[in-house]
Amino acid sequence: MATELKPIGCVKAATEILGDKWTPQLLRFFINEEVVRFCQLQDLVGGINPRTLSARLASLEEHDIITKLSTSNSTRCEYTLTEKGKDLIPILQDMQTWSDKHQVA
Amino acid sequence: MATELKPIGCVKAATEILGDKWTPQLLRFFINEEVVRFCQLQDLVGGINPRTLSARLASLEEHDIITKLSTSNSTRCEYTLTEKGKDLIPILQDMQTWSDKHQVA
DNA sequence: ACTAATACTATACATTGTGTAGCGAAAACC
DNA sequence: GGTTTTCGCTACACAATGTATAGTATTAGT
Repeated sequence: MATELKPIGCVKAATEILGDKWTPQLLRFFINEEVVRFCQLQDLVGGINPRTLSARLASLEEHDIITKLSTSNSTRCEYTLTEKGKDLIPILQDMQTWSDKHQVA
Repeated sequence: MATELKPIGCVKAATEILGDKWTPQLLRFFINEEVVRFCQLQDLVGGINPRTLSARLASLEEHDIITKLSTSNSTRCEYTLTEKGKDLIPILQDMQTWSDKHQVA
């Protein structure tokens, strides 16, 4: 059917990242912390499966949202937001505001 | 392990809605349009399965984000944003801004 | 009356996420 | 310096979720 809805901006790119389960919860912790570690995220975001966390971090790295700092070696690796990732913070803050206002969960 | 990360606001509630696949894309069309219909969304958000669309609309209605206007009957039904749903618009706009800036897709 | 559109539902299948366990390497403890 | 713990994952079998395609009842238009 033909409609008049005018295409404006697209949310798709943001959705492809923030739409993955757990990803906004994970990114939230980067707002306050410079660097975050695997097990921190695992503990703080209760219930995430390590395989899923691993996949999320890999995807975020691939999308240039976070950087993996291979500081010294493999057993203490840290993740930090890129500039592109930092640009997501306003969205996350708006999500917080909304969630606080309409406390659903 | 014990960490010092301070819990701040929570994004979870917003995530539970915007984290579902297709939902932000669907809601985007409500920014410009007062009411939207099933098949409009189906056409505009290319590729969504009607079963999934049906599930999303039901979920959004359940979360009081949209209202189903049973105008006359069953074969022309319209959906419109609630106040709670309208509060999501800033998030969607931020998502657009981010997507436009970092055109990923 | 006939054709097409609307708002879905049904079925079988593909993809994605989960619980639990485990592994090799390094670090902490003693 | 040997043992224990922690860390950052991976593996497996299973559950949940999403998809392609087809179909249905109702209604709108001609």
